[in-house]
Amino acid sequence: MHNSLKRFSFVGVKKKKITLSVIAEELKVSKTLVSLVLNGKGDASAINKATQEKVINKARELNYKPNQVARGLRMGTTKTIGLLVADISNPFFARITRTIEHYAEEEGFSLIVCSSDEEQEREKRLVRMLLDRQVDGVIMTSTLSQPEDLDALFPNQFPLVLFDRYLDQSKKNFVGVDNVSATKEAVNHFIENGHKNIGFLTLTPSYISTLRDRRKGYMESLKEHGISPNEDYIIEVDYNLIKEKEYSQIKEFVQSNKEISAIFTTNNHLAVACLEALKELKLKIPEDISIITFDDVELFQYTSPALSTIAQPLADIGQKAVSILMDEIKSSADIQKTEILQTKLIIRES
Amino acid sequence: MHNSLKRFSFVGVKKKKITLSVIAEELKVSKTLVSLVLNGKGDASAINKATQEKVINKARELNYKPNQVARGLRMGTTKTIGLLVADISNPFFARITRTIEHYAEEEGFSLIVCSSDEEQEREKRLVRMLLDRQVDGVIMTSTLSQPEDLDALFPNQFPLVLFDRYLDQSKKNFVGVDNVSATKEAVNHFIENGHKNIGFLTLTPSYISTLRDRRKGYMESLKEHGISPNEDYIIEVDYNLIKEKEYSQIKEFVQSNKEISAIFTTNNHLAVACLEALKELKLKIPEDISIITFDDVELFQYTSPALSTIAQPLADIGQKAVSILMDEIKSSADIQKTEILQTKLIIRES
DNA sequence: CTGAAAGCGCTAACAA
DNA sequence: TTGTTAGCGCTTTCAG
Repeated sequence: MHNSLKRFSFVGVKKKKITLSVIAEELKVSKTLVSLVLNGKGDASAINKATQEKVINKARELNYKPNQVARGLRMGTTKTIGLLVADISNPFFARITRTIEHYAEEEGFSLIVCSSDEEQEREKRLVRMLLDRQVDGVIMTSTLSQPEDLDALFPNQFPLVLFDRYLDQSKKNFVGVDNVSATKEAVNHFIENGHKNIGFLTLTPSYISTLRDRRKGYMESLKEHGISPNEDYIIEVDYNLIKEKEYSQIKEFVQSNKEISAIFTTNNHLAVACLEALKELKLKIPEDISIITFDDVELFQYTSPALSTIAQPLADIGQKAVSILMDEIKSSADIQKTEILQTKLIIRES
Repeated sequence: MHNSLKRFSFVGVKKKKITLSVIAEELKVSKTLVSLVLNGKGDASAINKATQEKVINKARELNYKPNQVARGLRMGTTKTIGLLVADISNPFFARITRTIEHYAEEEGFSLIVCSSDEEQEREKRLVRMLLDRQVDGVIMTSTLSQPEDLDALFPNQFPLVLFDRYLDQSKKNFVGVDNVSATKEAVNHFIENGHKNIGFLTLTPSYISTLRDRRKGYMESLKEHGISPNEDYIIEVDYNLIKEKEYSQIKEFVQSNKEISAIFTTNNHLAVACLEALKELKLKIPEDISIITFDDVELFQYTSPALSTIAQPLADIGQKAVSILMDEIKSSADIQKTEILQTKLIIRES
């Protein structure tokens, strides 16, 4: 029974793991006492100042580190939030991650980060993994199409905040921007500058809300200016092709629609792809074709020419996402908040 | 004693948490059995095929998810690795993170990601946090200067892989590139193209191995070409100033050393800063000043002009880092590996 | 072939 | 003012 005696064997003494009980034993007090003191509940529990000091000193002396896994199991909370983005190597997500990390840290939370690669099955798998790991909440860009699929993934009331994209009718917290009007503003700008034949370069899967809303903004702008939309001017390319730098589709698009004088691209990767495609075709920007893209990346100011962009308020998005999530985690009430933040159209040389 | 009866109370039935015991109870078998079967040890323990199926079906029916925190506590392993980078929003680190995520996932590991912001105290705090969370290993870019400081942070034999930078005399696993010869190659290129007065733009703190080695490579190249180094041609700027886009120091540097015809910058942020500074000074690249920078970022191909860079093999770095870490975690032997990978000098228009 | 029981390290009622 | 006890959910000897 008293196998604690084994600890004194002199053969192969590995550095003993410092736990609450070790401190308790050495001080001949109970684990409870130690736990209370070390969690700052010493005064609340009216424990002797002297005893408290003893405990604190001993803990420091032994360099005691509470095991957060044990605590997590006991308390049912891990102080961890799952962050699921489409692709952490995309500067847009990388920068948001940084701000989310910042605000989460203020609340004592860490981040388990993962990338869905825009694959639904992968996303589901990752969410399950996060849940198995007992994260206290999830912040994510979902690539799912059906709200039911998303709902099925999480227990009821699970603290969750979507950002960037939302699912229709899905009653989840969301923070993002008004993609329709942001795009509209950009396309308006094209039209006001005399462009009539405006291309729209976007990605599949097209049900993703950001992509769909941007497309909607494009259509609305055209209509409001009495320009009848031409389906040929819209091109959808596959996310994977772009990642693999396969731009032939874009080149063909440009070549078979020579009357197009401006192109709107729905994200930073597409803008780069477009840059490359036009370069290979020896077309000049903006002389031959103008470009405005969604998502501002620092280097777009220095590309040739500097790209006009729609900038999202990354810091605000991260901050809101964390703050909503924290409210949910703390109150466990069903908050259901939606935050729509302001974008900024930045006109440069393209 | 039989408080399990409470579970059948009809008041306020919250969805019961599905644990091993729930399955065991419903099936009237022991937790052991369930655990064994669900962990694929059913055959090894010679458990009835029929019983196994019963268990598996029931688990599926109840949608059982093993609690990884509990398992972690019991097994002393969390299947989590801590990834500590200087700044996740830096494309260099973001892309490496993606590859590390990829390889870690293959091994069933998740990543807790955090950014040190190049601050030593912050880094220490984050490492302690990771350790408290019982990560099974750490992959990091340390911003510490003293190997003892690093050693003090970790228990003996703790699975750790440094990447990008190493600490002198620190006997830790390391994966990175040969910064001396990579930089030398770049500076050689400058010299072979007729440049004599070559600036070197770097960051503080200068003890960081990558920065120091790049500087060394710069000096060596000059010496081997019989050019006596001029201290004035070396400028160190503060990481925080760069982050805050404060480039006046760089501009002053350029203006007070007008004979400089080429500048080597030690990372991608500095290259951007340099781009901006030169732009503000209305200096042309490469006519007035040539640039080569460490770290290739996709968009550098499209800047004006396209930047010449030294590209690091990001995928390989991530892959090696994970594989070394896994070896350490699995074998718990002291491996002490160093992997130096090949860089590639990419000459573009700058 | 299956189960009882111990215990990972911690917290929280409830006693004393 | 302090200690006892009972788990959180899981895995793993060790006995049947």
